Amino acid sequence: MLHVDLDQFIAAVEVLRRPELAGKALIVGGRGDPTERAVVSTASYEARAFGVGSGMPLRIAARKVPDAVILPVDQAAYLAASEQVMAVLRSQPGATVQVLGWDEAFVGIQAEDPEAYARRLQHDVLKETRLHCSVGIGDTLVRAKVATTFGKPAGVFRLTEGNWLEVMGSRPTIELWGVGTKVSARLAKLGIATVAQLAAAKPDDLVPEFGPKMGPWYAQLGRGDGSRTVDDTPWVARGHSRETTFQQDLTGSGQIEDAVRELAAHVLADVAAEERPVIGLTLKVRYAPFLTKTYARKMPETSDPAEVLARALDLAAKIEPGRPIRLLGLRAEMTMPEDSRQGHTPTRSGW
DNA sequence: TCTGGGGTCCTAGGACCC
DNA sequence: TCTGGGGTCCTAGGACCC
Repeated sequence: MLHVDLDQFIAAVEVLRRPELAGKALIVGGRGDPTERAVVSTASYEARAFGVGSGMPLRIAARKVPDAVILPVDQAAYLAASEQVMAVLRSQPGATVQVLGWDEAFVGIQAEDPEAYARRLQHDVLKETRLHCSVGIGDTLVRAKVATTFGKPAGVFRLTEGNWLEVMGSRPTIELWGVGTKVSARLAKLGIATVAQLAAAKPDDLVPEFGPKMGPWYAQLGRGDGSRTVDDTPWVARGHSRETTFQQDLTGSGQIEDAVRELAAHVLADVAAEERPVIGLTLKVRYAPFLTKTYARKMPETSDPAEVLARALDLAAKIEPGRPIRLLGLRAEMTMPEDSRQGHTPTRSGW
């Protein structure tokens, strides 16, 4: 199977409609205002050379690259470009396409020569969308996904059972898809620093630290093992959420109620479009500076917006009075269709 | 005034039931 | 008076991904 990943996707889309930006240090994030609370979505390779990367506070990024062009995020434009790319992938004969995000997808194929197939795919994507992509080839989803990082930019790389350990074995566990800073630190505490060490771990030995599901799953990840099936089942959202980081911390209860009403209106609009009842709500509160609490509540199925709003305001009553609030988020969980195979989820299941 | 927004899934602990 | 064991549901928190 193949994993296709567009190169610096968001920056590339911006350059397409503003060719004069080509070759410049370009940063896309927030509303394009580096004095606001926001983070970098994507930086062009020229900006990355100054140490700017996605997730970095926009203010810091602007300081590192004083000459950078900073643009606001334009989701509609990226979605449109994404749909063009996915259409090209789906038009390939015999291809099964599993979308993982705006700028990446798995493509299941049967090919005599996967490298040649990948090159042709890159050519077709470039011709139809003027965007460059990198392609990973693998015998499992995990290996194909990781292979792509070795193909960047605009290249092709193959990882299989045969060369997995040779290529990945000496690398730190954090380079695995699904291992972040926390888990890699906990693994290190157990004496597991590299992918080869994780691959050699007995699944049961990881259970005390990570639990019955995640422990064995990390051991499998170390071997590059997992699902070999590209699943194009349409994705069904389990819920919808909105959250807002306030430019000025909130204090008064009136402000809070207004903010919750605003969030609820957006969430309800998304839910209404799905025509599935709400069965639970979660309110997320970040008390400045970085203490996050969540308040959750199950409720009887309802499609009545007034009812959902009332329950959201019930949850808001749990907010500790007098503490400055930096962020509020509201998530509504919906019923799942009876016969759905639960769809595919981009992160955990299906591996 | 250094930390977005939209998602998914897993785990732990308590309540409750038989 | 003391207290097993299994199961489910709910809430809160954590981790990761794009």
